[in-house]
Amino acid sequence: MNQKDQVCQYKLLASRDALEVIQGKWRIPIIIALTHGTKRFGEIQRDISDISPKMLSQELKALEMNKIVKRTLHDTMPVTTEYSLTPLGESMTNLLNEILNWGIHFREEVLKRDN
Amino acid sequence: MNQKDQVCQYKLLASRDALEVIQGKWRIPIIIALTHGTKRFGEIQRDISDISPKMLSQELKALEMNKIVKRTLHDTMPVTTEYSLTPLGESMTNLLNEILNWGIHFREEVLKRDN
DNA sequence: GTAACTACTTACTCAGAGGTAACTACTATA
DNA sequence: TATAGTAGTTACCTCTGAGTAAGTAGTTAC
Repeated sequence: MNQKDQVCQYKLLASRDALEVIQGKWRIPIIIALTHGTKRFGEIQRDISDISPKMLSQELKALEMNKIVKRTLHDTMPVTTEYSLTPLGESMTNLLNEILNWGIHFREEVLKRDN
Repeated sequence: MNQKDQVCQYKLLASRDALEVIQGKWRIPIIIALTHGTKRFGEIQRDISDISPKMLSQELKALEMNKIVKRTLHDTMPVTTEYSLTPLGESMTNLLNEILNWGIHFREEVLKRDN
């Protein structure tokens, strides 16, 4: 294996770690919603209008386990739950921006021409 | 809907376009493999050692349809097929780098501590 | 008292993502 | 003649990501 191949193998490994966290229809949208500040369950649900409570609950749990999202219970009446990004979650800002930039670029280059 | 919400909605829209192209276990690894230059079917298969020919063929077709990858047939003996990135595919460089950077960061922050 | 809001959970269902194995067709080499 | 390499295709199977619908439990407003 030459050096170029080794670099390629290393990149493939690192990308898999990131993909495991990113993968799925809802994780990135949830994280994007939370980059605009702390939000409650219902607020995220309203931002991402077509997510079901089941999926939102499930994906928030997964993100919490991966230490991307922090869940805070407030002992108010009625009990409210707040979700926010952890420092690790906030470290995704650059990644999210690149996804957005490329998404816009892709839409301009391909989608508008074809459809 | 206030301005902050509008920005959030716009971001959610753009991210969905990008996610549709990126989504799946194999697309990003395939694109990363091709950032190291034009490669043949078997070479990509060797780089991504656990991909089956079926998945590789299927995902390459999808990437070709989205104009990320270009397929070139060479009339040699035996016939060889070469895959390379289109300019649109190459425009993913920043995105790929951020995925890699964050993957490395994530591994350092979470995986090493837990496991 | 009943409807609505908070934040979920549970059960059921289905499509499709992905895996395995075998097969095609052609060429080159031993 | 047989084995290996080129680049895939096809059939079949399994598992899980995601959707729907309904239920839970507490509070508040009408």
